[in-house]
Formats: sequence, structure tokens, C-alpha cells
Amino acid sequence: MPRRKRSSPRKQPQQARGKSTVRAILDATVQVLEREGPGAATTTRIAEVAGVSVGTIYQYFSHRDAILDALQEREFERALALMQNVLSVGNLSKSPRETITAAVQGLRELYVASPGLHRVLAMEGLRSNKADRLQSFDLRVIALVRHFLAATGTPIRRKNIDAAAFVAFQCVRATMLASLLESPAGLEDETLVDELVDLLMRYLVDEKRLEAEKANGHAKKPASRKVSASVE
Amino acid sequence: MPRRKRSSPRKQPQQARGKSTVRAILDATVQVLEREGPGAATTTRIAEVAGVSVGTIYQYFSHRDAILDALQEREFERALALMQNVLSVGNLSKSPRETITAAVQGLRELYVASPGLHRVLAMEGLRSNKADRLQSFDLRVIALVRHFLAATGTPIRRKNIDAAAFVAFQCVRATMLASLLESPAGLEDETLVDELVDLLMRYLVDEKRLEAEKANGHAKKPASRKVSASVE
Amino acid sequence: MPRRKRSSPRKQPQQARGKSTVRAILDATVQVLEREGPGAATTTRIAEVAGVSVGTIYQYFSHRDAILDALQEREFERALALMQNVLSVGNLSKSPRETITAAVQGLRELYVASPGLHRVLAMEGLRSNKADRLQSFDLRVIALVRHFLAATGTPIRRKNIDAAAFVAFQCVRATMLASLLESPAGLEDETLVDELVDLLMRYLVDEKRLEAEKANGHAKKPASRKVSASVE
Amino acid sequence: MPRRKRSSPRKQPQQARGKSTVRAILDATVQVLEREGPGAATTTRIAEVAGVSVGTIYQYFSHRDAILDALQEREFERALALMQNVLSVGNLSKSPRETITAAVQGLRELYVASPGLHRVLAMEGLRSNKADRLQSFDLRVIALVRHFLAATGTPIRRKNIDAAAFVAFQCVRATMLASLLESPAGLEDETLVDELVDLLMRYLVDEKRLEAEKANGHAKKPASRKVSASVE
DNA sequence: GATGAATGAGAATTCATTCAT
DNA sequence: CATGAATGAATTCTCATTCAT
Repeated sequence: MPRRKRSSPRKQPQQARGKSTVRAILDATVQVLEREGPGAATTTRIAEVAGVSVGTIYQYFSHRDAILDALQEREFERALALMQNVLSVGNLSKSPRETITAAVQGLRELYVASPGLHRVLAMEGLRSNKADRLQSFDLRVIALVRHFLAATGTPIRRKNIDAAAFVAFQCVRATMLASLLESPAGLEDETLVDELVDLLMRYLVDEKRLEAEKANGHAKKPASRKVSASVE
Repeated sequence: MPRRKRSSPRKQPQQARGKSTVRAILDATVQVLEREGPGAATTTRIAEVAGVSVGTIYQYFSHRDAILDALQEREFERALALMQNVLSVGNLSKSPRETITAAVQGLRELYVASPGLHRVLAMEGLRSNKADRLQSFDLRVIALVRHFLAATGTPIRRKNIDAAAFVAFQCVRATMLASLLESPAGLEDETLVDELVDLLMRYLVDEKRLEAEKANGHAKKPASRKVSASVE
Repeated sequence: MPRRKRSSPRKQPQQARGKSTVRAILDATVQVLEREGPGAATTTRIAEVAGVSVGTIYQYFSHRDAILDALQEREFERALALMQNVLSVGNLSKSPRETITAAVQGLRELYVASPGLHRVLAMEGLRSNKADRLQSFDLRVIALVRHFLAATGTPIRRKNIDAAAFVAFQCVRATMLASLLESPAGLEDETLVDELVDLLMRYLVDEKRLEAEKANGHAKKPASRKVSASVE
Repeated sequence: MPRRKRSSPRKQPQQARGKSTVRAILDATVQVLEREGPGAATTTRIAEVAGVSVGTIYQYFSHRDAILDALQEREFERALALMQNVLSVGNLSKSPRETITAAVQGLRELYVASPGLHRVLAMEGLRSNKADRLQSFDLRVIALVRHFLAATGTPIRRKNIDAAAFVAFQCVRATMLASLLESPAGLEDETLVDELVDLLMRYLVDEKRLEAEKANGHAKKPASRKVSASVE
């Protein structure tokens, strides 16, 4: 009886063995996705590659999609960790362009590492509007960014930070994914990063004010407003 | 015992009846997609809604996906027609921002008209790398844009026009689709268009030079270079 | 939406249950073939009769025809076992006519046991030129026969043993099948066997020399030539 | 509504146009069978190749299988004409071996001309036990043969002429078909004919008596018994 | 008579999920 | 806990046949 959706939450692995089994399943899924394509990622095949039986999968995941959910979660965590790293205190002194470059570069590495996975995650995202999951990720990133902006005083051109974050996120994500899947001629990796960085800089940062402030020796008090965002 | 797969190219409707049947099938598909979601778009359901039998579908489409291909083609045509209209001679005098706004606005209407369809088209695009189809669409749009740019002399900031077109296309497409499907709070329709227009303007157009030229009374000879693209 | 064709090699039953399931499927197929005719042998009906679900069939057979292939293999094995028995060492002293009679008689029993099956196997043989499968069977039988001939010193009239084996095989097979399916008046079972035996004797064996040798007290050294075949 | 079997006998073409249409359909069927294989011989494809519409086929044939029936009839007629020719009065003086060779040779030409057709006819023969059709053909051939034998006085070894005719027919048919479809190495066309002729001669003709009679100057009165058949 | 669009029952095949061992 | 054989609903696609034009 396939595809019956039940919400009985599966056991959270509480033992070491469980943890490694879950990881094996997730890794197997990614491997299958990368090497054999989305069509091959059946529960049976995943179990095979993971070295367990189908039954075992259902010990840890309530249904097939839960595997993908977990994978998405994992990718979110990685992206978040990346952002946290890029926006960490140690980088407060970097220029906005440097910071953005680091972020885009980092994200690109995430995508390059497993394009097949991201392809499927994107498909799943389209298939089932799991807004909440994405939402929470968004919120965390935005919080991170806001914090960083406040700390560095980077002058932001956008009024509506939420909208800007959404737009920026979609642009980066879509462009990377598409370039990875289509690999269009004349769009080498560096070009891609350069274009995206430039796009983000011009879209997000008020470069005029940035230079002024730089010249000014950072005279402005960046933390004086919760978020220094304005258009003009 | 039907088993063998033969990819007989399907009949092009030669009678008036056939034409309308094809349209009925396509429309039914869109309708199902919009009202019942991607999962409901089975050949049986489509036939049902179209008021024909399954067999009839296969008179005109070699396999289920061919319906989606046709639908994509149709949307491409519409988008192309839109662009052609926006970039038509009558609009040569419009400002770049006005032109871009018109384009984005128009595309948005296309997406709003059938978000479910575009969702599925996006999914299909991810599933099967049909680069060629997209490619030909891209090329035609780019040709259109190049022509327009050359005619109006809009100063373009990007060096690599192909890359820029690719990035711009992905940004607009992804953002629209996502905003339609997720309808995130605080991102109303006008906001979306505004953000995208601004993004495109800043990414594509050399606004400094644009203003200079405007002040200059268009002294520059725009057609003097094949494509007036430069960064700075 | 199952669509993609993947020819995953099916599992070899590793548990006792699997073995008996495979047998159940094969037996059910034969039963359906015999009782309901070739047209009734759909996967669904076979599963029904076998007391399993369709899915189970596909655990062990990659596609419908694979069932028939397996059945053919099984019949080949049986025929081979029969021949091995007939041509065994214990029968070296039997006269050629006795040996041929035993072979034909035995084959007839195989056909009589499931004429419907052999009908379908013949049809399949015509439909898809699976030369290799037949070839390997042929070769094994021919090897068997050559060996026996060499051991008994039966004088063979044919020069071209391969051609003769082919012709003989086709004659026996076709005649039996046709007589079973058409059951023509005046061709009772014994008549059929008699006719075939006589046909084979006269076609294959050099009876003149046979008698001479018999009179001679088997003075000839039969194994002196690899195969004592000659015309005249 | 496929495969509904009705027995409304279609119109016999009474006009010239009808005749040629029927021929076109039959020829198209053979052509498709030969060039595209049994699987391609759908009514639609046949109509296409014949240059008519499907509807037209049903004007002359009550159902698909009727086309094959007609084709079988046509082949039967050809075979019969061949036999009639071979066994004609002009050939009374030929030796039995010459006559048989001519017959086998002629049949082979029939098979070689359209092996694909004969393959399908054989399959159909297996599928639907249309004993009567075959029967009437058999009877006519046998009558022909009996007549010839009586006229020439060829001494026949078989007691049961009907059984012998059946066996001989099956042997020739099966061997030819199989050799055509499998084209086994080492069985060239002449070999095949030689083997079959020898097989038939030894199976059917009493060669000892034949030579005796020849030496005797045909002293025996061949017509003295209705059929001069005996086993020794 | 001819046409060919429409029909729809029916066939093969897939794969998420369960559960007895 | 793990296993993997069994399940069966659901899906795609075919093709002989009909009948309105």
C-alpha cells in the first residue's frame, strides 16, 4: 500500500547505532541522487546502498519524504553554519564585497558538492509547499544578517529587509542550481560568482554611502538604528 | 498485451476538430494543475476534464510529458510575445526603468494567471535537463534584447551579456515563482515588482552613464558598438 | 507516476519462501496456459492463480516474458534430462530404433503433459528470435548425441551432423506440436510416434551398414573415427 | 472498443476498385510484416502503407485477423499452384527425387519471398486453432499427391497416407521457417533443400521397389491398387 | 464508399509501505 | 531491532473498432 501518508513520528535514534544508521541512510540517498539520478532514489535502492533493509528505513523515517526533509534540514544547517562563519566577529572588518563574496563562494561549494541533491530538494520544495520549514531557515539567516549589519554598520539600500532577503536568496539559489544543472557555455564558475556578487552588492548595499563612511573613518554610529536600511 | 514501446510521432491535427481537441487537452491540463495540484495531473484525469478519452490524448501526444512540453512551448511563446511587445519600436523612447517595469509586470501576469502550471514547468525543468528547449527560448529573448539595446543605446553595465541574461532570467523566474507559491508575508505584488525592477536596473544598466547621456541629449552614438556593454 | 523503465535484474530468491513463490508463479502460468489459453496469461491472472500479488511476480521476473523464458528453460532442462537418460550408459546395448523410440516417446510425454505451454513457447520462439537460448540447448543435445553415437558406433548416414540435428529437431517438434494442437483424425498417438521414429531412422541411420555390422558381431571399431557419419 | 469479434462477413469486393484496394491492403500488410516486424502490423500502420484509411480496411475485412486469414489463403493458393505445377502431367516422367526436389525448391522460394509473413502466419496458426482452413488445404494437396502417385506409380512406403502427408508437411514447413528465421550457421540454402529432399525420399518412397521397377521397365501396373503404398 | 478522430477496456509495470519471521 | 518478501493501488500507454461527416 504505497504512499499512504501517516504522521506517526518515528523514533528519534537514541543510541549510537541508530545515529549511524540514520547517517548511512542519508548519505546513501545523496549518493544515489548524485550518481543515479532522482528516478533511482527508491526506498529499496537507498536501503541497498546504505547497507540496510527497507524495513530499517521505516524504523527511522515515517515515510520516504521524511528522508528528503532530513536532508534539507541538514543542508540548511550547513548553510547556516557557513553564514555564521562568514558573518562571525572575526570578519567584522572585512568589506561588504568581501563578505558577500565569501558567502556566495561558500554557498557555491555547498551546491557543487551535491548538485543532484539540491536539484531534488528544489523539486521537493516546489512539489510540497512546506513553507514553515523554509520559513524558519529564512528567519534564522535574516536574524544573522541583521545582526551582522548592525554590528558593521554596512549601509543597506533596501527598505524592506525581509523582501530583500527573500529576493536575494531566490536569486542566488536559482542561479546556482540552474548553472550547475545546465552548465551553460560561457558561464564558468568564477564568472557566476562574480556576477552574483555584483548583483547582490548593487541590489543590497548603498555603495555611495559606504564610500562616504569609509572616507569618514566610520564616523557614523551604525548601531544607532536597529537596522540601517534605507533607499537613498 | 501491449508492451512494446514505439515512439511514433503523433499526428498533427489535420481537421478543425483535432485542433480544438488539442486545445481542450492543454487547457484541461492547466486546469487540473491549478485546481488539483501536480499530483492529480494523470492522463486519466486530464482526459476526464478535457472531456475526451485517454486514447485521444495519445493521438496528439506521444507520451504524458509531451503535454507539459507543449504547455511550456505555449508559455514560451506567450513570454516571447510579451517581450516583443514591450521591446517594440513604439517603446524606444521609454526609459529603461519603464521598459523593465513593463517586462517584469507582464511576466508577473503570466505567472499569476497560472501559478500551478509554472510550478510544474519548473519541476519538469529540474527533472529532465531539456537544455535545448530552454536554450532556443533564451536565444530568442536575448536576440530581442540585444536588438533593443542597440536601438535605444541603453548603456549596459555587464560585459558578458549571455551570462547576464541567464542570471537575470533565473532571478526573475525564481523570485516570481517562489513568491507566488509561498506568498510570504510582507511581499505584496507591487513590492515584488519594485524589488525585481530595481534589482535588474542596478544589475544591468549603467545608470551613471545613462544620466550623463540623457543630459547630453543622447550625443553618444549607441549603435557605434555592436553592443554597448561595459562595466564602468 | 511510474514511467521510467529500468531493467533491474531481479532478485534470486534467497529464502525458502522465495523459491516456492517462483515455482508457484511458473506453475500458475502453465495452468493458465493449459486451461484458459494464451490470451488469458496476463500478469494479473497469473498472480491470481499463483495466489500472490502482481508485485510479487516482478520481484522475481523483470518482465512478463521472463516468466516464459524461465518456463522454456525448465522445459529445456527436462528434455535434456530425458535425453541424458535415454542415451545413458545403461542403454548402449539397445538398438538405434529402440533408443530413438524411447527419445521420441519421452518427448511426446513432455508435450502431452502441457501442450498449451509448448504452444506458447513455440509462439514466443517465433516472435522473438532468441537464437542464443535455443542455441545453447541445441549444442548440449548435439554433444550428447555425438557422444552416444561415438560410443555405440551407430552408423550415421548424414554428413553434416549439425544440419541433421537441426532438421531432426524441427521435424519432431513441429509434428508433435501440430498433432497435439490439431489432433488430426487418423493420427493417433502411437501412429505419430511410429511415423516419427521411422522418419528419423531412415533419415539418420545407415541401416544397411547397421545390419552388416550386427551380422559381423560388431567387428568394426566404432570409436576409431570421432563420428561415424557417412552417406552410403 | 477493441478486439470485439463479430462475424458479419464483409462485402466481397465486386468492383475493380474494391479488388485493387484489397490487394493494396494485403500487400501493405506483407510489406509491414517484412520490413517492420510483426509488432508494427497494426491496422493503422497497414492502412497508412496501403494508402487508405483504417475505415476502408473495415470495409473489406470484418476484423484485423481476417487480413491474415486472407493472406494465408493467398499463400495456400500459391503453394497449391506450385504443387499443381510440379505434379502436372508434363512431369510424369521425372524421377521421384526430381519431383520432390522441385516441390521443396519451390516451397523454399515461397518462404524466402516473405519470411516475415510466414512467421506471422505460423504464429497465428498456433494462436488460433483454425483447423478447418488448414484442413482444406491439406486435403487438396493430398488429393493432388495421390493422383500424381497413382499416375506415376511411384512406390510409396507409407501405409497411412494422411499421417505421412501431415508429418511431411510439418517437417518441411517447420524446417524452412526455422532456418529462415534463425539462419543457423552451416545450414546454407542448398544444404537445407538437400537435407529435406533426402528426408522426404527416405521417409516416403520405397526406393528398393523403385529401382526394381525401373530395371523392370515399369512392368508393374501402378494403377492396379488405388494407392501403391506399403511398408516393405 | 471513404475518412480518421475518438473510444476505452485492458495490459504491463512501479514502488512506498507493511509485517511475519 | 532488523529483515526482505509480499502487497496492490495507481499509472501510463496501446490498438482494434466504430461512426459522424
